[in-house]
Amino acid sequence: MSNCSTCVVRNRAICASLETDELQLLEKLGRNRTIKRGETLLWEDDPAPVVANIIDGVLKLSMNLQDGREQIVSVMYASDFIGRPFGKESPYRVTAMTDAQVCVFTRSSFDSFAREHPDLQNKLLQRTLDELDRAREWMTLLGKKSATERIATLLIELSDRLSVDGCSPETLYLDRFELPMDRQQIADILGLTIETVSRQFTRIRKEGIIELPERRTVIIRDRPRLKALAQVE
Amino acid sequence: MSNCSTCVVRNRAICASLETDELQLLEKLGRNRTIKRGETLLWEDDPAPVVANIIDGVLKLSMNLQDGREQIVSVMYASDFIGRPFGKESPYRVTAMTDAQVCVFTRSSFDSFAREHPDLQNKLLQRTLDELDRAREWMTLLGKKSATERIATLLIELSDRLSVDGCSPETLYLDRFELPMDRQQIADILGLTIETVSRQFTRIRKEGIIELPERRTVIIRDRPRLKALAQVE
DNA sequence: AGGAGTTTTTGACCGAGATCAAAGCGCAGC
DNA sequence: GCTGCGCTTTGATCTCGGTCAAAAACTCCT
Repeated sequence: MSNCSTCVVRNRAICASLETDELQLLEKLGRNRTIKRGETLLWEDDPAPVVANIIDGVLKLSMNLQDGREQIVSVMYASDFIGRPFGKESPYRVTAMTDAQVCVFTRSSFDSFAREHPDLQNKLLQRTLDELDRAREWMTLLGKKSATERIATLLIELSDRLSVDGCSPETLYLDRFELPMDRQQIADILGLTIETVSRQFTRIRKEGIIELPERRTVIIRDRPRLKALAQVE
Repeated sequence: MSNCSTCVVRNRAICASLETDELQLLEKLGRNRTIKRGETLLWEDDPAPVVANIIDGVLKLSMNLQDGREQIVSVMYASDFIGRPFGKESPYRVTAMTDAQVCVFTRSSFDSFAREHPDLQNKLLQRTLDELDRAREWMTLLGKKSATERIATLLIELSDRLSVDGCSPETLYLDRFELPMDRQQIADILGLTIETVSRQFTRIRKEGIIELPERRTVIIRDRPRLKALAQVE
């Protein structure tokens, strides 16, 4: 079982909408689970679906065409909510990009709990609206941006989202961070190939905008220029 | 003011979650509005935002990069809900693709009404989740599909969504329909150029899969083949 | 340390779709 | 009817990013 009162995402996840006594009810329904990097938590159209809060780690949602092409449609971090409550199956595959810890509910138990807690539903609605905004922002990237713009946009987004993740509360943006994904996954997020991703990294590194001391370590050297690249070439 | 009891989308829009007496309360808050094709209902980051139900017509949501590139991130039909309730501004521009009729609420009045009606919120949440699924499906199209696959996917989707729109309740899918958008807009939906759109239309027309008796009229001649094209080339 | 496997980078070449340009088509106004 | 305008199609050419291949860098064993 879980222990909500000491949960690190207690105040950031949708649970923040609940009072202590209600939280104890929810606690009985949830179950903590550890996932290894690469492990799939949830398959598309899973007949026995679950929903979950991410406690720690990074997970991806992906859609897979039947010939093997994969598009990563969302990258989710600690305190994010995963799954498709109310009715339909989740059409995505949910896979851990790093070792992760999640708080899992069967969908039926979560559904009925949520129906009795409008505040929780409201929180969930707001999160879903935010997620929709992010998805549509990414549609614009995929539909209209060049390879360089895409890489720059991803780096800005990561430096933003990884920092609110609690790692460094003193700075708003991280100028040095670890990529939670490999090059192939970056390609699948950006709608590019691994070779193009690599070439673009090399390019903006040579221009002095970023540094890559290790494969997965990024240092942003010239944020204004990176931001300019992210919007319009 | 509006008249909900005779509204054509009464049972399909989010209002379907309300009882007659509650509907009368909502009715007082709403206002019917007619929009001409091409007119913009809502600008991105509008300081005086509204939300709305579509009664009739087709509207697009678009995101615009500052150099003029435009990505259409959603096409919305009768009974769909428009706008960003609770907190943030809508980051999209909402423009009519055909003459349209909408039922408009100021956001503040809608927000407080919604907070008191959990069923309405639940309906809204489910719609938002559906919309999110659709957005992510489209991300896959934009990130991974070829030009031909994109056109085929759009035609399948249109023949589907235009039919439940009430035009022809007897058939599940429409084999003949009017495109509610011009070629440039199709390009901006699919992340292509107008020339590529035109060439792809010509191509699948010459292969006998569709017919184009008029600019905006599509007849699907070989749906299985079109569906096959939509998934994998 | 050495070797095998994996991931990333680099190189050479290619092609789908973009760009630039011109022609065709349909329609409103006269 | 003709004329002008906006939309669409077609043609010619170019380019960005994809594909295929190999080298380099890193990781994990033993």
